[in-house]
Amino acid sequence: MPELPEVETIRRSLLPHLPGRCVVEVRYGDPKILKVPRHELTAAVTGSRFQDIHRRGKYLLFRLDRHHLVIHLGMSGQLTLRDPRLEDSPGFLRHPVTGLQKSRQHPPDRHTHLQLTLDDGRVLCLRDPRKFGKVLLLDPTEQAVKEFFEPRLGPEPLDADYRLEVFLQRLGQRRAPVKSVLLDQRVVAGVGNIYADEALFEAGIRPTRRAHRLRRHEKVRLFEAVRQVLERGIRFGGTTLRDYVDSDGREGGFQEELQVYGRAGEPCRRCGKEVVRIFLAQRGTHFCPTCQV
DNA sequence: CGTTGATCCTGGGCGC
DNA sequence: TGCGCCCAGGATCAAC
Repeated sequence: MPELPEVETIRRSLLPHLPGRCVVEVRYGDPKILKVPRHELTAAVTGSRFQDIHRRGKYLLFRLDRHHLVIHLGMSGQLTLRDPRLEDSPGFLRHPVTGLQKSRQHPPDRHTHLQLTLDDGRVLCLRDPRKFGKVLLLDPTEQAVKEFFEPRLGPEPLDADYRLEVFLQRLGQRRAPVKSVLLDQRVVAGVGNIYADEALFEAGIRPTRRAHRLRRHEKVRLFEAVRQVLERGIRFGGTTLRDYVDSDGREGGFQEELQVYGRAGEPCRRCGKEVVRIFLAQRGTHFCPTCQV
């Protein structure tokens, strides 16, 4: 379940390798995740050069010569850059330098749905067992990118120009439980189930509270908590619960830092009372009944 | 109009 | 040991 910190970590791990490289060959798996006809994708990427990589919410945007290649990783998507000349195994690998760090770069298998071979021999692999991911193309114009994202995504929470007023305006009058509102990508882009629970813990707010009934100071705390939790997520290289790895196959470290997510029945790290798990908005939701009011 | 719920998909965990 | 059941969840769309 790659959320903003995981997608950003993948972006950063690709940045030293991808820009400047040319695509020499494309291979496909299940066409389900392709939101553009296969022949169009082939025509768009073959012989094209990667220029830069951007992220918008949980989407990755690869600027090619004449297109943006847009990838969403859904729940189980992995984007790895592997070198077929090096041996890799389906399980865990030792880090080539330290010999210690765990990494996982799956060789292409039946879950690998897109492979872009580059002119340096490496292969950008999109692997997505649950097939909730998406691959699409956009015209490289500002206009086309804006048209695609405007109806889907709210502001970028880590942008320097992200303002409290915008958050208050988008979250403020909604009657739904505040957690459901945080999960709405049009309110703030990039927050998913894990970081929503963590941000609400950080802000000391119960996920069931109705957004419009929060006090102003609580909304302000939540605004800060969302940014803080996402930033820490990035600093720790994302959260690996099951599938997530960066493009080098490295797992994240933020799972060790989680305060409530996945900790039902365990003691709260702040007060020692048991963390509770409920269902809210069809999602597993974790919180501390004493620290969150 | 705002919000809720069903849907897609597969691996893994669990119970029997 | 093995089988079958059910759950996890992001975005989208239908329905209330």
